[in-house]
Amino acid sequence: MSHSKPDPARRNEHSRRAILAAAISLISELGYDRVSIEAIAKRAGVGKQTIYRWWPSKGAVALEALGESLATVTDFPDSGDIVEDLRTQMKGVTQLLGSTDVGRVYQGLLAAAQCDPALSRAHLEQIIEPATVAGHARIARAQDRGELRADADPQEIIDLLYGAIYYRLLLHTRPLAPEQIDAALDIAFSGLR
Amino acid sequence: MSHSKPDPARRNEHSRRAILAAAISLISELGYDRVSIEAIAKRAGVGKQTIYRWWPSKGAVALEALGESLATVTDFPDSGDIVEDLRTQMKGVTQLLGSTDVGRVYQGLLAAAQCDPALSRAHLEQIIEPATVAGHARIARAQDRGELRADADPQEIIDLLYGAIYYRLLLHTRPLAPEQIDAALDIAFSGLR
Amino acid sequence: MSHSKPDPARRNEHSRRAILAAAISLISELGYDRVSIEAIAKRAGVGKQTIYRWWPSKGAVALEALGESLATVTDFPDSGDIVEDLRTQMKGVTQLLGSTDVGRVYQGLLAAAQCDPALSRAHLEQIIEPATVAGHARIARAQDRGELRADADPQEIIDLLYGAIYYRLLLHTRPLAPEQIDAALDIAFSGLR
Amino acid sequence: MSHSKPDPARRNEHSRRAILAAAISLISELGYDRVSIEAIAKRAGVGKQTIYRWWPSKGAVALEALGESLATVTDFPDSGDIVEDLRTQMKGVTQLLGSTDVGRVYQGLLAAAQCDPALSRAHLEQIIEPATVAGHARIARAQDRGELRADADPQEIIDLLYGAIYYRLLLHTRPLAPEQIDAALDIAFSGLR
DNA sequence: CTATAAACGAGACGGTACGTCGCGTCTTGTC
DNA sequence: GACAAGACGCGACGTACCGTCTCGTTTATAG
Repeated sequence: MSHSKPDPARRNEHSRRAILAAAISLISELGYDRVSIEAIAKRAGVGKQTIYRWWPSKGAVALEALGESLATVTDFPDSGDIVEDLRTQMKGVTQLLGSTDVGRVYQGLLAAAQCDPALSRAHLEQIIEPATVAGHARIARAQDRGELRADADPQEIIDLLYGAIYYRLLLHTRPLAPEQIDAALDIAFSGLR
Repeated sequence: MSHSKPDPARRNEHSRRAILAAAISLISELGYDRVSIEAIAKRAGVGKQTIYRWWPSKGAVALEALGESLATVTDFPDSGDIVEDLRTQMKGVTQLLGSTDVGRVYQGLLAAAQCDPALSRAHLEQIIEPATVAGHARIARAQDRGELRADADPQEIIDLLYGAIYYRLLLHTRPLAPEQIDAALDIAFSGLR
Repeated sequence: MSHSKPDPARRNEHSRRAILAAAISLISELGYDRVSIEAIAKRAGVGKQTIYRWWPSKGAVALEALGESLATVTDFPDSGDIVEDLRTQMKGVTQLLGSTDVGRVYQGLLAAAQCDPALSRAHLEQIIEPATVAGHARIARAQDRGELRADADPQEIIDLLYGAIYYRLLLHTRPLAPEQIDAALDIAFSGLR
Repeated sequence: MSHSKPDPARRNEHSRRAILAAAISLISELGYDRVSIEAIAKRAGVGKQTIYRWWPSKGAVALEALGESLATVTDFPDSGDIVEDLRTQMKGVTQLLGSTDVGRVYQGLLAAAQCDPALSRAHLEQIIEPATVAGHARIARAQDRGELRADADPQEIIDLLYGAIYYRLLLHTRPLAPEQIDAALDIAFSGLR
């Protein structure tokens, strides 16, 4: 029987790492869509088939390559002061996405996801959902303690905060920097306490 | 001297319209990046060169094709009630971008702009700036009248509102519909009066 | 009524000369098939239509451009010594076709004529026939005088002599130079007296 | 290092044959320069790149496609009668080049070689040289035996005979048929014994 | 001595083919 | 059986020219 799924147990970890590293470095250097799968394979010293065997698309490689970097997004601290904690968290995200390496790759990934539902779903499940679930929990806790008005949907608050960041990341109206994001948070928080 | 600019006076208006119409219909049908410039030319009954002569990229065609549809975004009503007016305006934008035709084309355009600075700049100048300038003016007027707190930067308010819309448009966490956007506006406005 | 023939009386002689000169110089510089009609028009400072109005193809322009240069081919001298006269004539042809300008253009013209029956016919009528008719006459006269065997078809003799020249011109086995052609003539003539 | 040569061991023989067959049939049907590499690829059921990978030009494909057909040209018989043998050989060549398939392709090839030195060289090495070397040897042998005058350069004799054939093939003054070529041979031979 | 129609320069147009790039699949050894 | 290497069928790229078609602008007779 041909076309059966490959056996993950026999997978070459060295090749996997080389592919992810090549993807990150090439995209940082050239920009997401000037990088081809052929180029990633060549720089990684890998056959094309090895990429196609384990990932469905360039976007999926980028998503996995970003994985570890973006894991930080999920850490919502709890110091007792919800506003300060969200501010800290959002600043971290902003700093990360504003950096050349991660930011450029992530922009390209989001662009690719616009026309690739599978990639969009994977992105939501692996990046967005963990972060929003954690944020949602942190906010709900704050509402229970009476730090925030209880009649605001925590999900909406999270979306609003991330909206401010992604708007700057993807629209390029102004640079994506922690200082920039501060004013937006002020407004968003002004009516919530 | 070679490669001089073509003469716009000699331009064939019929071809121009056919190209923009073909671009819109093809992108709606197939999705932005399954549409090639060749396909647009073929459907428009036009030579490829006629597209390359007047536009630098597929994204530029899409931008011009969207032009008229998105002009509405600039209309900020002034009924005296700033919250109601912004709500009306944002609902209009949401409805427009949530529609199949315009929304799909616009998503693709924004995706393409991620890796095309010239296209990004054109998008900002032709779509974003006119709308934010108008919104900025409307909000500043409301602050003068005392409808809104005067210490909030109007630009930040605008960005926050649009951020909520673009977040849904590009992240696909939830459908982009007027009802959806309402809750976000509630929160954004809750502290501004 | 459209599409009527243009009026030769109103033709711009200056443009005609500029086109022929541009064709010759461009073909000499770049080689026949790296020259486009657009390039000829540009160098001649002429609209493309002016070329298409008066010539059916690039080959036809080349043929007319060669016209005067190749007129010499028709001059068969008559000194009384047929062998010496043919030798003189063939040397002249060889020298002409071996020169960079005329030779290169003529090679290209013959190449183009391989797939263009109209051009081939025009070439035969304007270049080949006048020359062979003159040669035929000169040989027939020699046969009448008893200089040459009378049982050889004059046309065949002419074709054989020109064959030796064209073989070198088009096959490039050896350079086309008067010295080269001499030995061939020796053999061709050896049995004719 | 990019652009390295492809590995001939990996070459797909089936595709190679399909390409050569498609080239021959298309050129016979439409004429050499109405056939594009795209059309050859399409008829052969092959990607364009597969042609460009193994041949530098359409002419090179035609040359290889002709290869086997023209191999016969190299067979110079040796019956003891040099004139009869050359006559036989030249008739064979004439018949071959006068046929629709081979003749049309070969005319186009020679035309293309006029402006393509690499193709011209390949043609000389693969077609002309083997044939003239063989003919040269056959004639030299005849001279040794005293069948032909020893003071005539065998190469010149060969060129003269082939000149008569190529003149008719490429100039189209008269059809290229065995009967036609006979008279030319008579003259060429008349003084050689 | 106009005026008017043709030829002209310029170049936009609908097309065809170019030669290249990258896709995702398939094949051929190697480890 | 996963792997490096890369040939393959395919589709699109952006460019060069094709031959046709307007555009004003000369220009050279015919009224």
